[in-house]
Order: sequence, then C-alpha cells, then structure tokens
Amino acid sequence: MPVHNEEIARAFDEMADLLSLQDENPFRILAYRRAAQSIRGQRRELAERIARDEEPEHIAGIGKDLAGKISELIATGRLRALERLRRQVPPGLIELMAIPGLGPKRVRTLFTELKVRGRADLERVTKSGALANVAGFGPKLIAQIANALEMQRPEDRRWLRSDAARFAEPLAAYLREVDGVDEVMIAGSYRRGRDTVGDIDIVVSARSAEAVGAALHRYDEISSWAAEGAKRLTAQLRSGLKIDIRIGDAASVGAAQHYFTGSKAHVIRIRRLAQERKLKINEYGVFRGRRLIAGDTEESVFASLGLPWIPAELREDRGEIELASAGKLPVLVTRKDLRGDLHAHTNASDGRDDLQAMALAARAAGLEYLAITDHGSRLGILHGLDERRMRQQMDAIDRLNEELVGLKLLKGIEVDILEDGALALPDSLLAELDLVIGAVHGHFDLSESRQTMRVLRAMDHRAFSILAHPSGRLIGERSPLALDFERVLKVAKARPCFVELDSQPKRLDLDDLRCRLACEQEVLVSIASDAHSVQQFDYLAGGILQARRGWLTPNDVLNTRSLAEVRRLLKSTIV
DNA sequence: GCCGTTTTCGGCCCGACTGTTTTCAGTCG
Repeated sequence: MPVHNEEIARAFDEMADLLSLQDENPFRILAYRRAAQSIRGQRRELAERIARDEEPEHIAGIGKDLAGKISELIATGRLRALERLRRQVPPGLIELMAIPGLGPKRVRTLFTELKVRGRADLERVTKSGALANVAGFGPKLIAQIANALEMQRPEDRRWLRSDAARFAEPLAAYLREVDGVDEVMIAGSYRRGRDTVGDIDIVVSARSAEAVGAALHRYDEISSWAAEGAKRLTAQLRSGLKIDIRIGDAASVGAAQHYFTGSKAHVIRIRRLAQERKLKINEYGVFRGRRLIAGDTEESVFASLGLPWIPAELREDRGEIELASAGKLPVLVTRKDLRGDLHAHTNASDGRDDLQAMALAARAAGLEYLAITDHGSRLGILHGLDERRMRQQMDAIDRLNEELVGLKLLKGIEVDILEDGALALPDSLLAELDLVIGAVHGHFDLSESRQTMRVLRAMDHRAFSILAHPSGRLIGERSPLALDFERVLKVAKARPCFVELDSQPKRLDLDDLRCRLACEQEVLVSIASDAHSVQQFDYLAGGILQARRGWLTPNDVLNTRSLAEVRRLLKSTIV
C-alpha cells in the first residue's frame, strides 16, 4: 500500500502535537507543522517520485532529518520517532487540545496536576470541581471547557463554501449599509476560493468601530459572542457559522485584507520577504522603522516588496510568490472566458427541467453552446435513457437547434464506466454522439491498480471524450477514488481526451492540485456545471474558483474555445 | 528542525483578546 502525502503530513502534524505537549522547542514544533503544510501542497505523491527513482526535488521546510523520516515512512509505513513519542504521551491528550482554550501548556498542566489523560478524565474533574483548584483555571475558563465538552464540538464542522455564502454574503451586505463603513470584504479561505471554509473572516474599513459593533448587536442572525474587542469581534450565527470581524481604518485596510485573506503560509512568506528588505508587515500596514509606507490597498502592500498584486486564489505559498517576483503570474481563467458547458442533465434522466428550459437558461448564462449529457440507463440510475429514448432526445436536439438563436446544443451522454472499464451503452449508439462523458458511479473502493486500469480501459474506448468528476469525491462524504491520476493524465494526453472539473459544490472535482497537474501535463480541462436544473449554471462560478486555485489559464480550458474549435477537438478524441 | 547576497549559529511572523492576573501567560488566527 503506497503511503500518501496526506498520511505523511498527518504523521508530522501528530509529531508536532506530541512535541508541543512535551514542551519542546517551539521552533522545532513549527518545523514539523511547516513540513506537513508543505507536503500537503505537493501536487505529486512523494512515494511515487521515490518509487520511480526520480531526483528528489527540494521541498521547502524539508531538511535532511525530515527527508529521512519521509523515506522511512514510505519504505516501512512506520515512523519510529512518532511511535516513541506516542509511548511517552497519553494518547487522549491530543484531542484535548482541540477544545477551545486548551493548548499544550494547559493540557500539560491538567496531566501533571490532576492526572487527566483524556476526555473522560477532563469531564470528571470538571464536574467534581477539582479543576477550580488548579492555578490558572478560573471560573470563565472552566465554564468554557464544560461548554465545549457538552457541545461535542459541532463548531469543528467545515462548511461547503457555497453553503457558507448563504449566510456570509447577507451579513457583508448588511455591514456595507452601516453608517461610517467604507468597505467590507469577506476574506479568509472564502476569498481564496477554497471548497470548504471553517469560519468566515470579514474585514471592515470604518470610521467608527463602535458603530460597527452596535450594528452587529442589532443583527438578529447572531446567536452568541465569543470575543468583543475594539478591533476584532468574534461571534456565531444562528446557522452555526462562526464569523470573525476585523475593523480597521482606510489607511491600513489593504494590509488587513491581505493579512486576513491568508493563507497563513503565504502571509508568513510575505512577512519574511519584508524582513529581508528591512521592512515590517503586519495587518496595519508596511513599516520602515516606525513609518507607515504602504497599506491602504493590497496592491501597495505587494508593491512595497516589488511584487505585482497576486490573485487571492493563488495565495497558498505554492510558488506564487516566486512567479510574481519573476513577473510570470498566470493570467487566470474567469467566468467570462467560458463559452460553453459540456455537461448538463434534463428531466429525461435525473434533471429537473426540460431540454428547452435548460437551453434557454444556458443562453441566459452567457453560453454559446451546451452539451446535453443525460445518464445512460444501464447504471441503475433513476430514469436513465435507453437507446430508444436516447434517439428521441437526439431528434429533439436537432429540432431545437433549428429554432434556437445564440446557442447550439451538442448531443452527449454521461455513460457509466463499469467495474471492468467497459462503457455501459452500445458502441453503435455512442458513435453517433458529439461527445461521450465517462464517469465512475459505483465500485468506488477498488484497489488503486484496479481502479486505474478500469479508468484507462474506459478512456481507451474509441468514443470516449471526457472523464467526468475524475476523483469521485463528495466533499465531507466520500473520499477520492484510489486512482493513479498522473498515469490517467499521461494516457489522456497521448490519446487525446480530456478531464472535467465538475462544478457541483459537493464535487469540485478536479480539485485545485489535480487541476495544476492536468495543466502541467497539457491535458485540457472541461469546466462543467453538471447542471441538474436551470439554476445550476450558477455553479460554474465555483468551478472557476477551483480552476483558478489550480492555476488554469483560459488556454488550459476546453470550453473557453469556440464551438467550431471544440467540435474539432472532440473529433480528435475519436480513435 | 530548517535555513542562509547580514550563513554554519542564531534566528525563526506578529498581534488581539481573554482570563487570571497585578504585569502577563496562553491561546488563537
């Protein structure tokens, strides 16, 4: 079983947790956390690089020692240093650090003073009152701990970005109307376009912080307050979404926007760059000595380091700073660049609206072409099309294309890739279509080699055009398939065929890193809505965000091209 | 534990807020 990057990162995170509980050198702990972060940002599996005996590429934050530990993990599946630490620290202590207010120091105190070794012990000493006798544990802190134990930590939940948007955008709009407020920006991972967010960070530029605080107290969506300072307010909405609001003035709002947009790794890199230039950057601006030299706009912050403004989606410290300083930032794809959509459903299968309604909605969404790709019937998917109904739909598309102005419909299908890699419809039928989207809809748990062979065999079919939602993930519900995606890309490039970025909020599949792999391997990405109703063309905006996070330019995307060009490219997939 | 046009030691981003404290530690982002 190959060791995945995520497992390596988790091992390093656990090392950091355990070391912090041992009161180790904080910078050694930091080194483990940075290494974990750095490994998570790698596009390629380190295990594969090693297996292929490739030159070990330098990874930021990985020195000789950690490289050795990575090799050990990959070779043996174990990490002796980690196992040693686990023997020294009671296993229940790590989860205690997840309780708000408890960090390594306090957990350690609980362990040494009260022999608290885990959650059950903590509940016991909280109830018995023993906690109150420990120095540093006052009534407020104890109440906070008791509350967290009670709540079973629902606040740990991550939100789909699109779900969070339903609560965050109205709050931002409300704040924009408050007297004295100049600018409101939802920052954080939300602005960076991550598919999920833990909380919402809002940066407000206002002449009066008091007015903002007072207005928030009138906002009846807020259910509880966690902190209320002059510059920072933390609260929870009734939906359960946590919000963090920072209030600043116009002279520093750019610096605040940059800082609170993150990512943390990006901001740290920027601050270190500033140090090298004898500058200091914080959320209040860029300073030379005590003199403020920039900070009213994000552009001014970047410019103080000789950098162009970097789009928020790129700010993950995955090479964007180097590219910016070389003047080689990619010009990222935008929603306006999309000229068509190559994956949508009608009520002929599991969609809600009919063919004509979907066509009109696509046109209203500014698209020039739309591929209708209902499900084929052999999959057990409800109301899938059999050959007879498929032909009816093809006729209907022909008729509609004669009437429609400003939009062309393409004939397609979303066909299931069966367990053995065969496609679930007869070749004769597939050959009549403009495009064939293949998708895995079952047998998600095959081994990596079998899953990869399955997909490769499907791609080998002469009618195959696009691999739909390639990883099969459902965010928060289903893990990605075990699939050698690099191999899939190599075959797709050679064949050629294409891969999809499905924009459904729960899928967003390809994810950002796989988008980057696809563009590096020069495989075009189809950014598709997978719309099941007329409203769902809106999902394309979310797909675009993910694509931008994956560094895609218009040239890397299939459906930024004209219909004629797309037809030509689709024809080239027929072998 | 990492890192280096101020290098092989001595730094490592930086500030807000809370609670428990009389000047600050711990946590958090």
